[in-house]
Amino acid sequence: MTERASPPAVADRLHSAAIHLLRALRREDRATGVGPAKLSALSVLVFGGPRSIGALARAEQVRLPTMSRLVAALERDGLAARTPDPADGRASRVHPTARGRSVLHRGRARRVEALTRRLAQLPEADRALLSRAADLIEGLT
Amino acid sequence: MTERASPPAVADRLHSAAIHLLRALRREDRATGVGPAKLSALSVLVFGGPRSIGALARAEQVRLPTMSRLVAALERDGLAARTPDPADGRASRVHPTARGRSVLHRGRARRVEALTRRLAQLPEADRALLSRAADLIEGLT
DNA sequence: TGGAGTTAGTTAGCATTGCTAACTAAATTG
DNA sequence: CAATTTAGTTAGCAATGCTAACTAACTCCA
Repeated sequence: MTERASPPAVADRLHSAAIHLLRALRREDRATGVGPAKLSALSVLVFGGPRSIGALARAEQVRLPTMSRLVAALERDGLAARTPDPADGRASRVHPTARGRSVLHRGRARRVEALTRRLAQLPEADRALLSRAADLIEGLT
Repeated sequence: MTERASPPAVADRLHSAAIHLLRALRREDRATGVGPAKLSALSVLVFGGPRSIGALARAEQVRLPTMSRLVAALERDGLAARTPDPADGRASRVHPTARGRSVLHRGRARRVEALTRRLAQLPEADRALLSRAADLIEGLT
């Protein structure tokens, strides 16, 4: 067996852990009735501010047609709206609606709650470790 | 701002980190031509040993029909096989084929390559921290 | 021991979310 | 101004979730 802390071993186990974590959280996400991809895009709009569909696609690391469809769905659901870009007739700016903000915040609270319950049972030191790990993981990409 | 190591704060950042990590790794997974759900199930079979479809569904936190279809696909691809459970006529045991093992190991190598390069640049202590974090995350669910 | 209920798995059908290919329309560039 | 690039859309496919409804086998108990 490869050493547990060797780069490939850590990469693989992190990958597994991330998959299982998100699967567990997906249940909570489902309660919003919005779907993870739309919720994530909405989150970028709410916390990162309005932007074009292309910029949103880059932020979410998906292709333009995928984001085009997600934005259309968000718009249909009344969670986001498009306004034409004054400087570029091809582009539009997407921004969250009031309802979009509200749904996101409620969903986020629900989602975080489930994980929070489990995290709260960990010793403080473990929680600090996970906090540090979250930063390291974000820094990797 | 809530304290960084408070349960809700860690929950939220961990969730974000997991999403972004998986997005980055998804590209690598695609190169195997197998798909993440099948790859993950196959990984359980290879590293955790043969088991029933139901047990596999529980391990992967998906519903029985979803796993039933994944196993059927793995079988069609020649990556896993079913044998009847001698003790229970309803159940079957799923096990990886030689080819399944080989594909998994090659896929694993490919998948971790990109991440491994980055992990390799971290100080040993950070890598150990992430290794520990992976275990903690798995233990949460 | 035989019928009721439970459990394992399948099938069918739907929704979401990825992708590429092919298109339109607007902007840029030589 | 023609050629190219860029933003976005549409269409169509594949993977992967789900629930509902079904079959077959097992278990339990009167």
